[in-house]
Amino acid sequence: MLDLAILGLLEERGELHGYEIRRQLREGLGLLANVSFGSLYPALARLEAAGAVEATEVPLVADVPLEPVPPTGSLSGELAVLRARRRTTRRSRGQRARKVYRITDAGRAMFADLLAGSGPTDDSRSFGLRLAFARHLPAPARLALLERRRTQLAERLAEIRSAGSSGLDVYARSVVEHTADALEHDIGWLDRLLESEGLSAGTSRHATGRATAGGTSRHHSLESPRTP
Amino acid sequence: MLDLAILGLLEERGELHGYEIRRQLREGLGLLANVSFGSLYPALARLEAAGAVEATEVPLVADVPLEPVPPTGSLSGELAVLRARRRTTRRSRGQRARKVYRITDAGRAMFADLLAGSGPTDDSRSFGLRLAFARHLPAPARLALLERRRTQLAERLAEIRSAGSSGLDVYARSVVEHTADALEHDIGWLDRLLESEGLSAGTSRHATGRATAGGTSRHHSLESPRTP
DNA sequence: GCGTCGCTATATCGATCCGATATAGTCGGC
DNA sequence: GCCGACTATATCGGATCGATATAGCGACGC
Repeated sequence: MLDLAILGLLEERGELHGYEIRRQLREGLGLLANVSFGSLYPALARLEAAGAVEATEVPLVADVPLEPVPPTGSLSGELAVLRARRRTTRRSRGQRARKVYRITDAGRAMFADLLAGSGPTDDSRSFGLRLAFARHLPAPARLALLERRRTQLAERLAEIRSAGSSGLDVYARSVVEHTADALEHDIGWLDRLLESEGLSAGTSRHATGRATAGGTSRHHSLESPRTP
Repeated sequence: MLDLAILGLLEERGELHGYEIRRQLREGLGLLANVSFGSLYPALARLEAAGAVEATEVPLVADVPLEPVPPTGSLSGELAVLRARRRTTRRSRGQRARKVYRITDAGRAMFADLLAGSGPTDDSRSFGLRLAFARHLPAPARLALLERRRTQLAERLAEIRSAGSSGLDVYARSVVEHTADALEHDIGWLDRLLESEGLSAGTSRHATGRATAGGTSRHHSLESPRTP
């Protein structure tokens, strides 16, 4: 799951190092807010061992030494020059050596694989992740992803609704009801996405065999798992 | 986190066995929908080793042999009687021996501990869990839990909003925006809970030093982390 | 009869993920 | 000159997940 996130980021944004990957995961994607280093670095090592990414050590100072500092007699002055250079040549703030990673062809293949089904079926995090990279997916697979997710959520919702929140105290009931609300909200979102997918599908409809069937009625059947 | 769920369930519902605990977690609580046996059984073993719960093996037939089957000469007839008895005496469908667990005093202490702070600070699952058992919590702690959670969500929301969804394609943007929406929805829910907590606090207000301060203005400041 | 499917039930394994912690360099403030 | 904040990589133990094994029993079909 993390592998997918890392590969996708490297695919879209080019070269990145671990710390930066984490920031982009937190800020950019919203979900996956707390990927810890304890999972990120092992994941990078894993991917590197598998040949999906390549790493390059980037030392603090630029490899190319530029011009040598002209000896002025003042040691501290020469040091100052070096320091200033280090600051402007690349980075701006207190940093240290880093390892930048870039994706390989094998990595791109792995990315496509992960995006299209393998891995944890679909918890909300891995679904969000897949959807965020959905533009790298062919349209039918995109539809299938959305449909699959919708079915799952509808099932969960039905389960909760049928169990009923009777026999629970105020707090437990509030949790259950809010969970159900959130589920409905999510399903509505998926329906909107499905609709715009169906529209843009245009010429190639019937691609999944049902994508457009009953499409417009979705808004009226939040309760049932789409069996009118 | 699972420990909390198990102990809470045993505290409220009495004796339960592993399989049943899982069902109640799935159906009753909605969240925690997929606790796997791979985490449940180790958790139970853990809790038993720690003395927080006690287990009893419950064999297929009742320990008390009831009356012996009167010999009728027909072996198959006697077997049928035994089978019928097993069916009615306790269970109705194809089952096997189980281990029922009940909470101990040490377990109750541990439950109180887990409920009031220890463990993972607050992801949405463990928060939902704590709230579901909030009636076992003193009112001030309940308020503190809600306030803490609200702050966290507001911070996350601000982070996402400030990062902005520009530079993202349709899908990634949709994910980010939906995440933000869900966050707002959650915050609204917390505000409603906070309000009713504040009201029911009634006589003992100022308990946490702020619970009611600015309470009514919360509805108008979803965007900011409550700094008007 | 007999296989096999589905349900109840417990348990373990490997892989992954998280939270805490260690290490290390740089910068700014006091 | 020391301390805190920030950038950066890495590892460890424990919790969790998904898959799988085992096992008893009922129901269905053939």
